Amino acid sequence: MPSRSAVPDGKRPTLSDLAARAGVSVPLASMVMRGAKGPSAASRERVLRAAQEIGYRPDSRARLLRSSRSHLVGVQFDLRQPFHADMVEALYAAAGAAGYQIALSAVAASRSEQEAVETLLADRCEALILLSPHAPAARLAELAAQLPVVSVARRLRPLAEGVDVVRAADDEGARQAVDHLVALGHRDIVHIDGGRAPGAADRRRGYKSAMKHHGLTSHVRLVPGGLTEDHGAAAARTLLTDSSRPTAVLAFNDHCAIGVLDTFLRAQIPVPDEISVVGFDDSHLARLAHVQLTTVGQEARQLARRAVSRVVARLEGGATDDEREVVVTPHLVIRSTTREPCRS
Amino acid sequence: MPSRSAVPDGKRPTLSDLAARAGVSVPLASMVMRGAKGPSAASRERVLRAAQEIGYRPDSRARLLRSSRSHLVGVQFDLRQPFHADMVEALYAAAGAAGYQIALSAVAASRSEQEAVETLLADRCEALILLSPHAPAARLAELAAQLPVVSVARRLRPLAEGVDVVRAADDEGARQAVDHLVALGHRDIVHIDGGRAPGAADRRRGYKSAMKHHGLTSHVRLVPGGLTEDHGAAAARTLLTDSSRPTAVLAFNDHCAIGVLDTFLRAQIPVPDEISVVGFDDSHLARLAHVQLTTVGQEARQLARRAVSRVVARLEGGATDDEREVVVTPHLVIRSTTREPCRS
DNA sequence: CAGCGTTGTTACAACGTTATAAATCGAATG
DNA sequence: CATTCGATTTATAACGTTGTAACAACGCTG
Repeated sequence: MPSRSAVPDGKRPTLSDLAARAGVSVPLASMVMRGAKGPSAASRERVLRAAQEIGYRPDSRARLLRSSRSHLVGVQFDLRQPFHADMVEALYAAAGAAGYQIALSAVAASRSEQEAVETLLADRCEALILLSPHAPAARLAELAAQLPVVSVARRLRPLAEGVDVVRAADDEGARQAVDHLVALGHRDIVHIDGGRAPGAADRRRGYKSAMKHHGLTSHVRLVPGGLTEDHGAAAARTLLTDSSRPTAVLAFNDHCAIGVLDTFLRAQIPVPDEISVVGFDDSHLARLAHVQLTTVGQEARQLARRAVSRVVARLEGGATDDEREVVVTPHLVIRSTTREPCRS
Repeated sequence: MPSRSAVPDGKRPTLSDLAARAGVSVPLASMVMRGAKGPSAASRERVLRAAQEIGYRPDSRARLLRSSRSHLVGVQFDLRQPFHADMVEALYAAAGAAGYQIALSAVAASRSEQEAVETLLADRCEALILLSPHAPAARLAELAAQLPVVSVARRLRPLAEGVDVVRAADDEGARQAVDHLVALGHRDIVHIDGGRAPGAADRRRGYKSAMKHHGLTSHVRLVPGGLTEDHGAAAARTLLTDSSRPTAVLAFNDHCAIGVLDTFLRAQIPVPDEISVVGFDDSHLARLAHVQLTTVGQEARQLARRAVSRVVARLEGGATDDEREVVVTPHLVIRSTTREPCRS
């Protein structure tokens, strides 16, 4: 059995081990380790060297236990949604910059939102950031009675008491996509929607109003879709059997768009030559070299920053009620799946 | 400002609030909350009701701080790899069943393995499960000197002192794929490899030896690939420009296979009619209705279970050295991208 | 009814850290 | 030389929980 640390008894070294080694008191060692001002340069160096030698590492639990503030923000995300991966990454950065740590809790087929939230609460998070939560609004309000809660990408109407919302302007995103397609000369633009998924209603609305704005109300056409490749593929197959095929498709999200692309490919309908396709999210899928999907960017960075700053405002008392709902403007990323229609 | 809890001062309720409310002592309340045997049914009920009333929730940090055992296993995973998502989900289940909790720490473009591990250590995990770690073996050995470390899917040769390995039999998986293709009548089977990615060398070896076993040594052909769709697409393009096109392709993983499929589709080469494609991992990508990729299943459940039981054995003293490397046998999942070659 | 084991409950100390206040020290002041 | 000051260091007490050991109350045996 190999020795597991530089301290004799095999335990993980503690502050008092460190202090003993450096020949100083425990509080002084603590001050050095957390970079507080006070210790002299000499002590500082001595302690740091000792820390190096015995492999000391602060115990964040004890640390958090002691200080009433935990500076810990819980993040609930869905393992199956690539967009959440982008968000989590951005959240690490945003929280770090604001001096907060993140505790992750995943939702998956075999792990409910309920469980995910329970563990975050047990971990003593000061606030929760929930990525597209599905929990009923009442449940969110109940949580918000205990601690600040931010719902990302899920709109709440009416705003549940105490729950903040940070989301992209989905309607505006859809509008931009339609504008782009119309500018290229398209008129027969179909929207494959997301059903009851968060954001789907807004995207539908944005699509419709943009079409109307361009005088294309009679060309509005919605096809039921969903969040996955399979939904997109199914919707695309519906379009194929149609007599009047559209010249452009706006899909609910990138996944869905990929399903559409794939189906068209199989049917030997060249994209974008015969039909243009636009996605939504700008997930890494869209950026793949062989896909190069034109899509509406959700600005994960921005969303993450706003969510964190909202949380910080709540926790540190700078929260104002006019920011209960933060809406970030998305922007269209034009790649290679859109161009002017061939038979215009 | 709404009240945030049922306790007057607005703080989160503690065990002593609970005890006061229930009219019992703090230790008794503690025993009830953690389900220890001892308290009478009456006390139990009284405490539980009080907990309900004031919304008490145990503070896991204080809990862990007190008990020397933390029953916490740190898991490092990569947000960008879908296979890791499957593993994380399976790990939640496996750890829960063994009475352990999981702390997640993500790796991403802007977050290094180093950072991920640092936070897990600070959180006082008792052991680490690292999903395909890229850190040098020396670094892993260094970690293993502090606590049990399991490397999942990344083989270590020679076994680093104290680091356990749990992985799929990549060579065996590749062999199964080749056997399947040969049984269908294929001879010109190309392997698009994963370069230096974990497992790539084994898969290459398995491919080669299986080909040899079938007397197809002269048909062995390796094309440099990688882990992403783009790698697969690039490799497929190489194949297309070739004079002698293979009748089957074994890709390094599902992502790569999807890139291959896509490229063939664009080139109007029907799969599986003209060419068969096999992936690796059986990630959810492979299961998509419009993909239906034949692939080698990695058995995330199994891997997770074995990783956790390995960790538990180490922590609870049942570890034997003959299990330093656990190899799980993968199995081929036959879907719709393979069939007999057309010109056999 | 003394002695005993059971059952339920409690007091106390500890986990590793940090906030607070108090102590030490040399130097500079009056 | 006593005093005050700033800079550094230290003692002490918490944070919320749990393990240990001690304690009370009870019915039982002999």
